[in-house]
Amino acid sequence: MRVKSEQPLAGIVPKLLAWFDRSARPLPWRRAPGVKRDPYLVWLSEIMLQQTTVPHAAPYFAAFTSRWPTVEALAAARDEDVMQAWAGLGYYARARNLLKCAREVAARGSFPETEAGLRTLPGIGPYTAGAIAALAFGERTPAVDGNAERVFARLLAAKEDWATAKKRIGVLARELVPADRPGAFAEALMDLGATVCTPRKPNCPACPVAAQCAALAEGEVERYPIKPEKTARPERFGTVYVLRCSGNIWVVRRPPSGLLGGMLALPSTDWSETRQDAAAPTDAAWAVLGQVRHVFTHFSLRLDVWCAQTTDTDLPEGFWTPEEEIEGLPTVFAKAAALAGLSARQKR
DNA sequence: AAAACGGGGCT
DNA sequence: AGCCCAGTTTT
Repeated sequence: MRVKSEQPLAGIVPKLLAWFDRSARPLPWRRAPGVKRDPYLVWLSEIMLQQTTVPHAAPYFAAFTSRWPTVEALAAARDEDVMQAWAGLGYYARARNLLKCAREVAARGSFPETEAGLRTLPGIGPYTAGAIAALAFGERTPAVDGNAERVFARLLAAKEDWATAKKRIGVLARELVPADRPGAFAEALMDLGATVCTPRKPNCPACPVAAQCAALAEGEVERYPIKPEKTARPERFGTVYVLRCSGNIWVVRRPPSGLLGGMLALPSTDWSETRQDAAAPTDAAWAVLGQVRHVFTHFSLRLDVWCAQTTDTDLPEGFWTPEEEIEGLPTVFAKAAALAGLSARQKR
């Protein structure tokens, strides 16, 4: 009779944990081993770290926890204050879902304590649900982020198409989670991917599981993971307007969904794939200040920046804001503001 | 299954 | 200037 099928990579778990105990990064949202983690801080950090590097997220984490120390405090915040505090961090749907989620949790009284329960909340997908369940509640769940996927793709020398490989990695990761230290296992994989098993120039001599790595045995570590080719990024064009009136700037609030949804912005034309003649939004002596470029996920943008003084405006939407209080613009508009000599403040 | 959705780092 | 990276939601 067959005793429990032996997982060929089972041996890596104690090695990863021992390495993690020596080499864990001292991140602001972490605690000493064994200290209970606040689910609110785990959740907040994990949302901020989606598609975002640790150095970029860290100052935002400090600002948010200082201003809103509990999920109840965040739930009570005004939308525009949260969007402003998130400005510059990107993927603004995260901030909109952050607020929705905080309000749901505050209404329930606490965070759900299981992966399945967490998964029902806005902004919490498969990775984040596993991470919070493991880190905050000690549930035996995996947290397979891009780092963990890369580590496993290399350990396995996974040659299937990437969608298939990710499924296999997810199943394997779930089997490997140690019942006594699920959170440490999750963070060990993240840290290994971030500091040793890096996308390029991995430091294999420092890797605690190099002996188990099929990619290293092939001498082809950087070949993995094998991902589909990305599609070309089109270029788009538009014009953005810096309208000033005795020390004030005209700003608008973007529609609540879509690109940069809910964010403060400078008025601009649509961003189209062909250059068009700009139609100034109001009668004034417009001067062309220059151009700014910005790269989004799925297109590159070239914006002409126009500037004018006015005494009055008949723009349909928006409001005047004192120049020195302009804060919380997404980066593309902060670039335009900087070109106009405004110090649109942001974190960092 | 594919597209939408920002921003920054490295070379 | 052009390469790279990374989760969730919507279509």
